[in-house]
Amino acid sequence: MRPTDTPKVRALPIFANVSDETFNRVTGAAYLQRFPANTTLLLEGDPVDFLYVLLEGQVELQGTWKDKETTLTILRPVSTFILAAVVLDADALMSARTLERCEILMISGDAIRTAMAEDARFAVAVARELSGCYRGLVRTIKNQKLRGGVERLANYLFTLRAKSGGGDSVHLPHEKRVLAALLGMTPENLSRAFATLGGYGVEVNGADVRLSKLGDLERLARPDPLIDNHAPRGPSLSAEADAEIWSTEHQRAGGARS
Amino acid sequence: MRPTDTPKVRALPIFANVSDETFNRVTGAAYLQRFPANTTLLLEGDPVDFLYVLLEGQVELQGTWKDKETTLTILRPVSTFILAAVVLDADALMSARTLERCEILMISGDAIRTAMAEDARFAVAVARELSGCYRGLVRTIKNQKLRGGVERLANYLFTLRAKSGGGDSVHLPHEKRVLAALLGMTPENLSRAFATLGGYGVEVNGADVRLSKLGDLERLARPDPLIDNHAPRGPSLSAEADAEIWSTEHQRAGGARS
DNA sequence: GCTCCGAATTGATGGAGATCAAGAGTCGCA
DNA sequence: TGCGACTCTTGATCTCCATCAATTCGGAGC
Repeated sequence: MRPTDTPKVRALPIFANVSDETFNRVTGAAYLQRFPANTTLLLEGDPVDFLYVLLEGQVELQGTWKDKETTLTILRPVSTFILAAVVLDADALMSARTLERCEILMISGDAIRTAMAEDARFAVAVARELSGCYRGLVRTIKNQKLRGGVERLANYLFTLRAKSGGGDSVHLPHEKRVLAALLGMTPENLSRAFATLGGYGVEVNGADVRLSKLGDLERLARPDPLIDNHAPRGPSLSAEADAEIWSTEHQRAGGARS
Repeated sequence: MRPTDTPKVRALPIFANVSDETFNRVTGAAYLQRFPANTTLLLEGDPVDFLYVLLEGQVELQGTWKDKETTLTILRPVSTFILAAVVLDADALMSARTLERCEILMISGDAIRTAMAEDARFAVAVARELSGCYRGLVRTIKNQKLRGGVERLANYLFTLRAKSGGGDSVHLPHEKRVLAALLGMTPENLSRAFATLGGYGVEVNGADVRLSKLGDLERLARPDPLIDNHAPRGPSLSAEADAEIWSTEHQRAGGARS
């Protein structure tokens, strides 16, 4: 690992509250790798030997069956992925593909498992991370099965807005076809969904989106803290440690809770 | 906890490899409760104070949004549920409702978290369980998004067959309307799906289903070990510790892997 | 036996989204 | 500057599934 990357990695939730000794032991056996865009890092069904830590770029996790393909999530830095497979030393259930040029830290799965067995604090941190990922998936399923395409898009826009600090305009972080896959629809229908949202004050200009009529849009979207992990959570927010909805990104409000 | 229940609970994966001392400490602070059918154990958004262990009966986990409702899974003994919320000491993302009279062991969440911090083996066991649950959800999403209703039903029948030892007839463990919710369709469409499968040798008689023409049915279903957690996994099966697809039931092939 | 109620089936219709096809804008590159 | 490849958009059609409605079936209770 490069010295400049160390602080980013050290700040990962899976190392929260973990001793320097364990941290150094685990990351000692790690490679920093660069990958070009559109590279398959890991294929569904492959054995998983490393925990991946995305430091730069974007990675898509997808599943396949009978020539059909579905996107489960799109990761952005700094995120870990396929932790569950590493913990169980099992085969990957989804494929991982770079969407752009990426910088990825690969940590030995053996090292992870060994460190968990020897350091309860690390094992707890891993369990907490897994819990966040699990809850992220629950949110994803609810989002998919309970909402229609237009509603998913509207809520996605609110999520973006919340992440970017809450102005009245947002910038789409992906190509539209990638966004469509992420939202579980075709590019064609994403276009139509944006057109529909025009009636709710959504003006699209390339990757820039203005949200006039926030009230109207919110009445349509009905964001829900039990699905969308961004909503105003009351003044005394108790630093929920859930992973993000749309990914396992680590942009937590607070640090570790004692 | 009743003495007769102890062995069942002790055999749970979250106690695999765990010392008697930790086991006793954790289960010491536990209540055994009975609930009638159709009781809400836990409502979406509620704080979660206990880890639930289903010893008898059936429990449905569901999510809601704007008068719509979706079933995430149906649990059967012996299963734990809402472990992720317990680990994070967070609010529940789904509701839990009994489908029949149930016997449930409730273990203090504080006790779980404390024991994890003090006993690495327990923390590892919890992490492994969470990993299995996570992978179960990944399977669920792939099943939902990649397959149509008829295909989901066909694969469900194969899963049932595998669990019951592989004869050419299976017994449906739920009412059809519950099964429909589990498979993510309406009761009407489940009926129609069964009718369609008639052409593939599926004969329904109440809750009993005969599968003549297994070959035809399998060609339609295309079961996949990366979605359906039952498929023949090669002779040297390495005791995958994944949770079941349709639930977090614990019917593992092997015990702990060293 | 009977009724009654809910579950299960079957049919008819509607809507959301996928697919197919064509056109319009954009970017990179020679 | 123009070509080519790409994304993005828009329109027409089709498929799957939900919904509404009408029976039929089966068991519980009297």
